[in-house]
Amino acid sequence: MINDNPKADISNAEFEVLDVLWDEYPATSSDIVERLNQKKPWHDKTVKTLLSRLVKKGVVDFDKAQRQYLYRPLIAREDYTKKEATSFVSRLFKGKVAPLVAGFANQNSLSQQDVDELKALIKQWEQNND
Amino acid sequence: MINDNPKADISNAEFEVLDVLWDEYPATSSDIVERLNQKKPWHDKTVKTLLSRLVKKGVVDFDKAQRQYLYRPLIAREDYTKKEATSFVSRLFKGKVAPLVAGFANQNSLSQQDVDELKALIKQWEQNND
DNA sequence: CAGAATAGATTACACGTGTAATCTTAAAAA
DNA sequence: TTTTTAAGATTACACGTGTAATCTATTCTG
Repeated sequence: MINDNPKADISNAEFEVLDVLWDEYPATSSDIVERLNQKKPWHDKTVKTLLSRLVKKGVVDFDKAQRQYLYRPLIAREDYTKKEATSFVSRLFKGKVAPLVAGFANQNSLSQQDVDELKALIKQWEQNND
Repeated sequence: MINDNPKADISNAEFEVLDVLWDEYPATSSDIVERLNQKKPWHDKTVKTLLSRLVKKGVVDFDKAQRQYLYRPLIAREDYTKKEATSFVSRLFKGKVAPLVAGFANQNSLSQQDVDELKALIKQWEQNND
């Protein structure tokens, strides 16, 4: 089951840990360290600390399997990203998403694929809102 | 002239200050305090501290007008929001903006106006990329 | 079984941030 | 001119965060 009301904010470093946990779970801390090390050269003690903090914050939980713990997220990635996106867009773009996309467009950061996906989204939206 | 390479990150509270400064500048600290107080009940000493930190970070500068300073931003709002958006989308959505918009859509956070603006952006994009 | 390895718990510590209070000095008021 | 006010500078201080090292207890290994 998923925690709908985590206790606190997730820091940047904590998010990186959660991010690889979301990729596949349950996972031991060694699994997580290993996956993280594909990208970040973080000391294993550091990752353990971050895991503990996530647990304390009510964002991650674990089951004991002998000596090791099997960690799993208590919040869904989609829920988290949705909330973060909403608050980000609200802070920086007065809540309107189009100006954000405009920034990407005028920066040449929009791919054909992005545009196709956006068109599909709009089509869908229009079907639901006629 | 605009600073293309600010010294450091801008904190949340600092951003709020910068945000109202962008609305209209140059501005005295009292102007800024007053505008901020429409929304945030921040002590005037607090705002002064934040302004000093922005100056130290190379994000804001000022000219002396007698006793008071006239503050002005050294970075443009559009540049800042564009960079932040890019890094945000890269962190949370693997760099692709469509999934972010999808989150808004499936949360019923898209207005007709948003959709109109997105369509216009896409049209524009397609004209530039044929 | 004794020692080594290792998992998690606890402790550490500097730096940034939120949130001001106090200090210093110059200008305005009386 | 003396006093008051108010601008900015300096100082404060607790809490979160990044980044581990050390402690403790359990499980392998020989």
